[in-house]
Amino acid sequence: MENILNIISAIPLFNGLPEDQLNAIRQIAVEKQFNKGQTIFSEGDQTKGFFVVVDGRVKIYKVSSEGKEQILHIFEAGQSFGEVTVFTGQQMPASAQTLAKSRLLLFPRSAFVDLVTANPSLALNLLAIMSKKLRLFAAQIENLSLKEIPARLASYLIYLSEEQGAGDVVTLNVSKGQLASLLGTIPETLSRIFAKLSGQNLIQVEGPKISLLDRQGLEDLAEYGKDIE
Amino acid sequence: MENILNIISAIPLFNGLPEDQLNAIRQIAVEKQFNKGQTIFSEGDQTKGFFVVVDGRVKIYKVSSEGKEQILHIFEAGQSFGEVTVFTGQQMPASAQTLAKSRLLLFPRSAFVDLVTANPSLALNLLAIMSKKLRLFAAQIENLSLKEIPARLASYLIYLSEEQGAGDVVTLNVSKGQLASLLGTIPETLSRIFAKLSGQNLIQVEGPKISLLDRQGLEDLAEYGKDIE
DNA sequence: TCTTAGCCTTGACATAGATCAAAAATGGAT
DNA sequence: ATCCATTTTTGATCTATGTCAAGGCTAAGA
Repeated sequence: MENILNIISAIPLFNGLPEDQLNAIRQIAVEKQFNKGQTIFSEGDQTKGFFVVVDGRVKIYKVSSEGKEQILHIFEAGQSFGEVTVFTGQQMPASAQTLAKSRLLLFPRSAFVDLVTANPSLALNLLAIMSKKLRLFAAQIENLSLKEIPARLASYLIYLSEEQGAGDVVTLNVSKGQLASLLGTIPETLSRIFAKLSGQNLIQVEGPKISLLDRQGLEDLAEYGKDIE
Repeated sequence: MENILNIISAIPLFNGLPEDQLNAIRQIAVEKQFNKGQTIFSEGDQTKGFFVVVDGRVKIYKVSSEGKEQILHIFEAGQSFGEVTVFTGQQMPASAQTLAKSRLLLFPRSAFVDLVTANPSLALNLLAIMSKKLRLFAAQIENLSLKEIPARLASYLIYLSEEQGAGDVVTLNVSKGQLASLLGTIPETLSRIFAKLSGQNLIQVEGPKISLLDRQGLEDLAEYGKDIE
């Protein structure tokens, strides 16, 4: 067994907590391993608790009655999910599945609530994290409702390039099919839009590597949806 | 000056707080009056603090570069908004405007954070409220991405009827134009869909009064999007 | 190096919903 | 009551994106 304490102390959520609190947290953490493509929970399941991604990648998603999937968010190492039901104790409002082999920590609901109750600083951290999530969801609503798909893709590419900080070549961290689902569309449409933006010399696509050829053009597209004719 | 303390103690967020805390809250509350249609803040504004609706109605919304509006949420008496920036201290991610003459309480940011820090029970209340908002946003993302407009309208009508608990006749609490914006569409389209559902004898529309003629049919439409031919 | 399965792309076509324009209805003010 | 402004509805048309159906690629395993 590896040192869970080290892992815990590196998680943003637990930033700035005193050692004894970290130990208390460690006591209630349950380690879970998942292979790629495994379901962690499904919409409607009873709440299990609060999850932290130690490594790997997890998608949170909804599925329509016709089978179309919308990814709400993809979580990576150090991030947490499942808070939503911890404090209201209802059923999971969405499903979770691993996109890669992943290691998670599960904090069972009631022990975690006790911990937060006893530790105001943890509560404040959680409030900040949830605020950020609300902001991201608001942005996603805006994208879905007010922007066309080329604009959403442009936003995502710019976001990725900031995220990766690696100049003008970004590498998709999910398959194009999953990216379509994250952007609220389907693979065929996404594929056509990649082709279209390439034709406009905004980007160059080589498998999962996308070169941002015209960052200003992409930013205009993301913001104003102005498609070059 | 009316008794702000009474108002405060009736707000769900402040449920279960001891009297001295309520007094502390009252100390930092600033009362604000707005007429119908006034802007409370705009996207990008510096954070002002945390708002509670005493009476009236407030919409939180985003506007696209072409001027289309998407309402994120409508808040009524007893509800609060603006938490998102209080704990991260960034700019407002959306705009707020009154839909009616409204009275609000404003809790300036830093005083409010102090209050929450000092009062774990308040922090837990806030966490529960934010959880609920996350859940609502997730539902809205699902609606926008996975459901067609007739299904969204059916969901909304069912929701309203539960909200109002008044049998099978619901009264829209916003104009149809605003409802269109809430559902992620435009007035023309909404109007056509009202006509279509009327034609299918699912509802009957008389101005802002909608009779739900076939609740089961509406529920099927909301869930499966199956349009009766 | 061949084969297979899972992605991804491309093409032809269908359609929900947007846009533009104008008529009709509603609801306060005067 | 009457008028004006706003909201809602209706009609004709346009377009972005979804659907259905093949093909083509790529990578892992035999």
